[in-house]
Amino acid sequence: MSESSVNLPKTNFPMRGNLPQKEPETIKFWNDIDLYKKIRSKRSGREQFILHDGPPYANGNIHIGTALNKILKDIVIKFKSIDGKDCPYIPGWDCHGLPIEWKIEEQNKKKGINKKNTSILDFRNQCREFAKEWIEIQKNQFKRLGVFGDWENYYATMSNDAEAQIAIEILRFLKNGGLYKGYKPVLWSVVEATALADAEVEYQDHISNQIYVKFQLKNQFRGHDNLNVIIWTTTPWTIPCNRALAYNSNLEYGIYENENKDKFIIAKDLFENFVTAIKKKPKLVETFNGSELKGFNANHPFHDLGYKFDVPLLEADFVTIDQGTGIVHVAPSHGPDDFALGLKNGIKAENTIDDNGYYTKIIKNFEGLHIFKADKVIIDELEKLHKLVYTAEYKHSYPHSWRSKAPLVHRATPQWFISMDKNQLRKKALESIEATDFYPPIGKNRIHGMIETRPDWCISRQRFWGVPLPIFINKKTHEPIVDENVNQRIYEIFKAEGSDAWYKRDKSDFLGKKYNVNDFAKVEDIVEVWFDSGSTHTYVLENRQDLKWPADMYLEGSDQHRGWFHSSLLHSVGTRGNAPYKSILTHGFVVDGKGQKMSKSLGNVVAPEEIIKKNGVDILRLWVVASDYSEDLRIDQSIISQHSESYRKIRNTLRFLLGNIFDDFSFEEVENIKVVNLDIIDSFILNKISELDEKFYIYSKQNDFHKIYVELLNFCTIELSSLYFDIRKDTLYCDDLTYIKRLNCINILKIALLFLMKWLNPILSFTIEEVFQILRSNQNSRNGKFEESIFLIDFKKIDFRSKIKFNEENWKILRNLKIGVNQIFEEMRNNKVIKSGLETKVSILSPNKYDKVFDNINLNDFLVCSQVNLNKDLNESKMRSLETIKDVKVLIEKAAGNKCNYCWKIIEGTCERKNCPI
RNA sequence: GGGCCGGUAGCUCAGUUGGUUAGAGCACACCCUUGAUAAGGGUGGGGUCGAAAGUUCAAGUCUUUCUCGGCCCA
Repeated sequence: MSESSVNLPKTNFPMRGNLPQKEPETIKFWNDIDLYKKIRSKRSGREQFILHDGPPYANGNIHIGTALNKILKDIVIKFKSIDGKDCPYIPGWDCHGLPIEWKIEEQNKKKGINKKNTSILDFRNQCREFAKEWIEIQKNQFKRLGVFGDWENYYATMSNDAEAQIAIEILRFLKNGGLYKGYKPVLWSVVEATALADAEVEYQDHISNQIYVKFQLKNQFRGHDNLNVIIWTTTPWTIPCNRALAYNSNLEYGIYENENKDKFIIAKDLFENFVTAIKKKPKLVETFNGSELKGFNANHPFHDLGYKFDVPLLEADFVTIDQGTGIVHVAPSHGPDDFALGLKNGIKAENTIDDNGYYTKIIKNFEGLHIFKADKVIIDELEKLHKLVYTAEYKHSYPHSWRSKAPLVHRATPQWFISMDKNQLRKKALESIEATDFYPPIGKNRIHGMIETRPDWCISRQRFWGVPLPIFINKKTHEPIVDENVNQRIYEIFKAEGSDAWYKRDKSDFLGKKYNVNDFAKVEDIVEVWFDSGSTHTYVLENRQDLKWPADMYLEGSDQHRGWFHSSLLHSVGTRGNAPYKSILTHGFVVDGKGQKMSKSLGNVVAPEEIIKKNGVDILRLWVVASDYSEDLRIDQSIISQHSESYRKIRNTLRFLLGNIFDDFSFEEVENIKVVNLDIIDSFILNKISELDEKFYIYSKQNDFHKIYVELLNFCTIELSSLYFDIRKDTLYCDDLTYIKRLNCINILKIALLFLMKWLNPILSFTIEEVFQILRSNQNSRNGKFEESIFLIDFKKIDFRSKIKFNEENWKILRNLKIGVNQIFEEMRNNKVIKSGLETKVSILSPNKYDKVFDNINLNDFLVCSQVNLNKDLNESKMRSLETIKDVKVLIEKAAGNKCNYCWKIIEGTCERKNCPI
């Protein structure tokens, strides 16, 4: 018997994917046929689903988190597409801001170019070029991930139309009164000479100099002369900036006396801390309530150096017994609490240090000293003047610049703010959050809490690379111009030339003839980047023909509750009255295999590039969908290997399907297959497919992609590979091509293939396209015309459950019978009685009530044995019961007869199957 | 330091309103197959559900404390 007469599977779909080599070819193919455009025109007019892309920052290569984000976006879009929606995707980039500016400064420094010799326009141009380069690089990296989008018409926050729109959005806030100029302490970096956004600040351990300092009371207190108040601070350089002291009326204070008969005041509860520090134990003279300090004044410790002003003692709630002495040193220019207390008591914040951190002339005796070098000088001076009680190093968590890593200081500066309360911005934002769907739901609480407590939004930056705050101030009245004509000119000019025009052009070009240019000053600040990206919904969603406002979804990492979701919400509510999104999906962070954050120093960083090179993007996409994005996602090489194994299983399942249908497939034919005369095995598979398809839509709607994946993997592994394929190999290989059982089976295989292509294409985009192209390359007059790509297919909803009879109860009984029989096979294999189930004859004794169960099934096939005897002349005493199914007994013995060379079954006499010519 | 979230087999995930011996796939071990073959099938061993205490007839599920990890904030 020649083997060629057995119908073995035959396909062009290789067992091994060779994804790293194959995928770039597929991308080229998609590119060549202009697939994105074709999908759009095919879907044109359908209900839209707009996922608005949150712009990654255009510097540096993408990392695994960026890859996760883009893949997840692509998966969401492809799932929505299966549902028939039109899902345009316009990727974007965030371009302005400090990190790029910093890089350019660094580059220039290396080239020996002094910042002072560079014009602002040249510098901005360098930044622009830098961002442009990275956009191109990242674009290709994103495309390599199999992400479909309008890569040619991406948006960028630095494009002319974006800059023009950002300017207009600022002016909107100015017009509606939401934008105001304030004077507030902000976290300031003296190294970068700028205020920093919250997001640009990171907290690190820092060693400061803690000092206890004496402030002598000017007057007698409770009968004591020359009484000192002791303060504690970790920023000695702020001592010259001291203008007040704060106490708390609810605290109990003590007057203590040391061995030199010096008397001083400290909060009672903090005395022990103080003693521990100075290692001496002064004795308590008397105690009193904080409120008694009201109205008293002290001398500045540098009184003798010309600091002749009074230092008033002021009541303040923020004084606690957590640390310090219960008396807080107040420098209104250098702390939010200090600033607020000063404001309340008529003590102004002054310009005590300049942009770069040098004391100004206000700071007598120390003018020109840099604050980073001031601590020692100040401490020495205090010591000299006998005002220093104690000093030591102090390690604590302290704010630093995320770029320069330099410690930050609080500094009161003029800044522009968007008020959270004007126009009820906070209230309306909170209402909009309520109207938004969150995946996972907990995101709602998170952003709600942030909006509820956040301060006014500081949107000005003292830097070069960004959109200038397009505001003119009247030099006399200090009032900004609010004039539609001026605004319009700004918009037109920016749109035509970009915001560089602010620096290039004369003021009169913007102001027109109505205003005298000499009366007005241009604001020199730029807009912080969160405002840029927070307004993408205007210049992307509103301004593009192919999109709509609001977006159906924003999808970013969970850190963006404070970032992009947050700024977009405030901007949109402040100017449009509503959130720019209907739903928000957040994903967790990518951590290493042990759940630890990735860092260079730990050496646990996984680069997407490595996985792409070694395993292929489809494996990375599989990892995304196999993980639960609502929590942190773990990744390392062993996790990736594991998913590669699952991929192998899925791929081989597809290969078996393709092989047995000989790559011959027609969408039209399969969609219209009439399923008749099926046995319960076939019915089971169809039933399962429809069940899965239903779940597919449910989970897809809930964005529970990893649940879909588990179902699909199990379907391939359990139902198809180990059960259905194993059973049907007999008929597929040995029966005649025209035999009804085999024909039915082929239909089932084709249906399974159709659905797997449908379910898997959003996930394994490359692999399913490969499958599709193999079917397509085999198209002929009979199987009809194929679309160019799987992504142009409209998948129809077909529910088989209405078309077939499937008895779930009967199936369970059969399934348990098979499991029990397998256990006995295993026993016999171990006892070397048989090698394969095909060598056996299975006798089954079942009660009458099960008669119907066996009506519509061929048990030889189902159990994969050679002979079955159901309830005929059985000797019950020889039979054994099964653990998996009560009241059924079984006897399994070696089948008598000869093995048919063709179908490998043991037959007494000759094999009567058509193709078995024994 | 504060807020929020999480910790179920080696890995990825299920575990409904607290209710029998906690499930699946992968991985692993052993066996079979060599007509899905750098494939395929079968059987099996793995978990004191992060720790401790408490509530309850009953806790992976509720409460408290602790611990580890993540994000955000200071």
